[in-house]
Amino acid sequence: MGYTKILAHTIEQNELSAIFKALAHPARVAILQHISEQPNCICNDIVNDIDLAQATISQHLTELKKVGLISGHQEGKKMCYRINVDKLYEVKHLISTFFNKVQ
Amino acid sequence: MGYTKILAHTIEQNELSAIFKALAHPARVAILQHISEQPNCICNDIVNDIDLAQATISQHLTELKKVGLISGHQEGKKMCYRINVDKLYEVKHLISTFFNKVQ
DNA sequence: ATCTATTATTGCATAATTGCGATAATAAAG
DNA sequence: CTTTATTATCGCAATTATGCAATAATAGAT
Repeated sequence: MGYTKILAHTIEQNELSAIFKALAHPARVAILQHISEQPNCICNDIVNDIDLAQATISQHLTELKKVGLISGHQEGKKMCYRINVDKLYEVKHLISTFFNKVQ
Repeated sequence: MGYTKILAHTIEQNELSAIFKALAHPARVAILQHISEQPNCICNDIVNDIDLAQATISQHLTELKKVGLISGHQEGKKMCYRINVDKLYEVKHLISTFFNKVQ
């Protein structure tokens, strides 16, 4: 095979695991922490902070944007990134509910 | 490349992302929920619940055991699985701290 | 119009993940 | 000892993830 059998699970299980997957890489954890500490930072700020190529950081940023945990807005030739607080709150609640049920 | 550049990140970032990775599959989410609802269940119980082959379920169980979220103890020819409550509490705290800092 | 800064995308190689059939391993039952 | 039940492991194929160099795309500056 090679692909995840999505149909073997519920929508909730697939959605929750998709969130976990977005956080399942140290670079993405580090990027979230960086953006949190330097709101409206740009890609190069993160590149200077983490020992990964610009292309790689950009790809991780794209993944975090895809799940909605961060958002970017253009400012001149810079793309400024910030935490999507609403989404983060939602995710926090989802995960917290999961852990409380599994207890 | 193909492998994660662990040395580009802190131990904490690597450990946290490893936990997320263990949860980054719908089958593993489903398995945790199943074990939670049926404590001391066996592998075949889960196989009857989730549309995946026995070998696949066994592999996911092994991964969950590896990060310590579940534990198994032999009972005759059956291996009974249960949630590792202490580890779950620790993980819950780690994740909660992460989200509160990133806020 | 050209240059510069910044970021995204493409193409590629390598590695990890996912899933399953087949088989091995283990323990109890007959 | 043989059979049965249960689970783990191996070997394989397919898919996805990771990382980077090179390049394209974009917007402002000169």
